[in-house]
Amino acid sequence: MTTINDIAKMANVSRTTVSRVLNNKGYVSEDVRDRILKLVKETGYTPSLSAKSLRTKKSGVIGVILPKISTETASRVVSGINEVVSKEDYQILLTDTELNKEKEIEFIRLLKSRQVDGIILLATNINEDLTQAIQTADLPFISIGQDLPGVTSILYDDYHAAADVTNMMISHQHKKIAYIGVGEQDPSVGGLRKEGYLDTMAKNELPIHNEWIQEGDFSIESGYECAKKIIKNSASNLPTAIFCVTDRMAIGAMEYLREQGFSIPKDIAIAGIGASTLSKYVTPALTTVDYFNKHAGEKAAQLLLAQMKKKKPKEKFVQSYRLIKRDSV
Amino acid sequence: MTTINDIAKMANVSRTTVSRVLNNKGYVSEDVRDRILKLVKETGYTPSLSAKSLRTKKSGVIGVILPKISTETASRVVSGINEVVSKEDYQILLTDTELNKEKEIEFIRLLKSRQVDGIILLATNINEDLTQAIQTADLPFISIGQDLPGVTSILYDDYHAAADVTNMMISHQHKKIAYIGVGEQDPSVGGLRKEGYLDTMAKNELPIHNEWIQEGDFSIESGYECAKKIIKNSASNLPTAIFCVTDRMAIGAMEYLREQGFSIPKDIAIAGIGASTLSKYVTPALTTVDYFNKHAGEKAAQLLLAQMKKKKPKEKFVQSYRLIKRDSV
DNA sequence: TCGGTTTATGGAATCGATACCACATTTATC
DNA sequence: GATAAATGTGGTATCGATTCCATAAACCGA
Repeated sequence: MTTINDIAKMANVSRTTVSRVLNNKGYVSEDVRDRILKLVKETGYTPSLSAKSLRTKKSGVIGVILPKISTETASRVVSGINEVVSKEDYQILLTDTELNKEKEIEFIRLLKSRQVDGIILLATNINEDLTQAIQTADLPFISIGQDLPGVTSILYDDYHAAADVTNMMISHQHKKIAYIGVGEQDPSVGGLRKEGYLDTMAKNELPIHNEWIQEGDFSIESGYECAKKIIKNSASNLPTAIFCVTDRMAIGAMEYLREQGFSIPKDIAIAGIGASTLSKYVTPALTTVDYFNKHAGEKAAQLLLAQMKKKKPKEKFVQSYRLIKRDSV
Repeated sequence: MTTINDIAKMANVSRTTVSRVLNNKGYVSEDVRDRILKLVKETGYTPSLSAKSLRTKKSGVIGVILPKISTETASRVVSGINEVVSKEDYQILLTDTELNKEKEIEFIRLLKSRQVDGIILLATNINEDLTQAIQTADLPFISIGQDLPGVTSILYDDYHAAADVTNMMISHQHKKIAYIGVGEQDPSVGGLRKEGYLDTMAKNELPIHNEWIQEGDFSIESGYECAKKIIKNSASNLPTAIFCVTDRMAIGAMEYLREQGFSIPKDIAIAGIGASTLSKYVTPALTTVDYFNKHAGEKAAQLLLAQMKKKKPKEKFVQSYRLIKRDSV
């Protein structure tokens, strides 16, 4: 492996000079510069970024913590982040918590010890330990999707999105609307979306039966199971619509309903949230909400970059969303 | 930021001893060990991995080069890689070439200078510069999806998969089979799959018309456009089936055909490759080929890890696949 | 021609860890 | 009880870059 010293020796200069050439900094004569550049090319020398990072306390890497690596949401967000940071020659170090809370905290420490210059977290929950860990890490930090106290956060407007979907169902004459959600440890997806639904139902004085409320785990299969429970448990009082907090669970629910011979949306309407590719191509096309995940990633990256350059006050940004009306309602 | 020196001072020992505790290496007395561990916990000290990596020449990071970050294939592969490497406490450094050939090479150099311990490349093309760059990087290296000379590669059996799909169509009495492919700069997807199709047609003495062969760019939209061209240009001689080399293009083609009032598979049958989630939930469900991408990622990671521990001869592994017969043929 | 910039280069310290060697003390072995 | 082996700890060099300071030649206006 060639190092800066090798180059220096070969060029008959000090390594300081080589460093100056490499970083375009300070005075270097034309002929020395050319000589060095030529050697760099010939030897294929690339500076050791560990050494550089050790000295400069900057790594050029930003850490991204994902709840699950292979989801459409995650990959869209990452794509947005990447688009922004790669322009400034930053790399992304990816970690995957597999929905494990402790790992979130573990990774924050890990990323810190890897000298990342900043962290973006796709959060799935809020807890004291987590905010504590973020505080002690003392790094530029952005959270996407959850409103973490003391942390600049990019938020989806879960409450209003859910309310809008519910309202839209109501405007289609639905009065008996069921709900497939997720656990409330996830304050955004599990909490706010449910509130949006419940409040809207209440405002419209529509009764809700316990059997209509089911809780899944984000997966298509769990959507299927929840729909089954809803149908089985409320035989005498079937809902005419089901609001699912994610597209995938909505797809699962549709699958079950179709198997059972229900026609969508005639017998039962369905809507989801997420605007997955899937939602567009199922039949009937799924009514859903576009959260502009990629844009959230871009925004997060921009904020992070800004925060890295200059300490900024913590802020909250609520993203807009778009209701996509299709055929399932 | 606390360093190993701070801990050493506080514990009244040398930093050598602290290092020994941290790495569980060499002799340390119980009481010193406890004292140090306690301090580590109290201060929240995490060792600088840049320093460590500078000294040890190992970074605990493996680089992954993707053609496009937000695709189902990529995220499945990454998920597989992650599953394996995270068990051994490696992290993934992700890079995204955005289908840009030069970036592939640039990233190899970049990852090298970041001291990654190995690289996994989801290759989309083969060229001299690329194999050259891999050679000079001189790092443990695995390619997925393309047979790179001199590089351990995990390959999908594109030729036989395509032949199988074509044969299956033929066994359903199709004689006029069209083809939607991609450019042959991608030897696997563009080259081998096409060969599989062409050879199978030839073996069965089935004629192919030029208008039946179209080339897209992996996107759903391009599938749509290709289908349009096929239908428009061969009005007098419509195919009864279209084989698409990717699911997404198949979905696009289906969309166009549906718009035009064709019934699938009665009027025209369709099949893809990739076993995307999408393929399962479109109507009619798409016949496709499962390439076990996640498994490919796992395998790649295992091979890479093995290669990192011990120099291994370069090998080629051809993965198996599974034809998934659904309703679109 | 003289003092002051500007240009050009090198030397030494430093970042935070690990590795190797040296040395002292205990413990085991015959 | 002498010698060998195991245990415990510290000192110093080192990894490959950057940074700061020193030095010197070239240039320049008065």
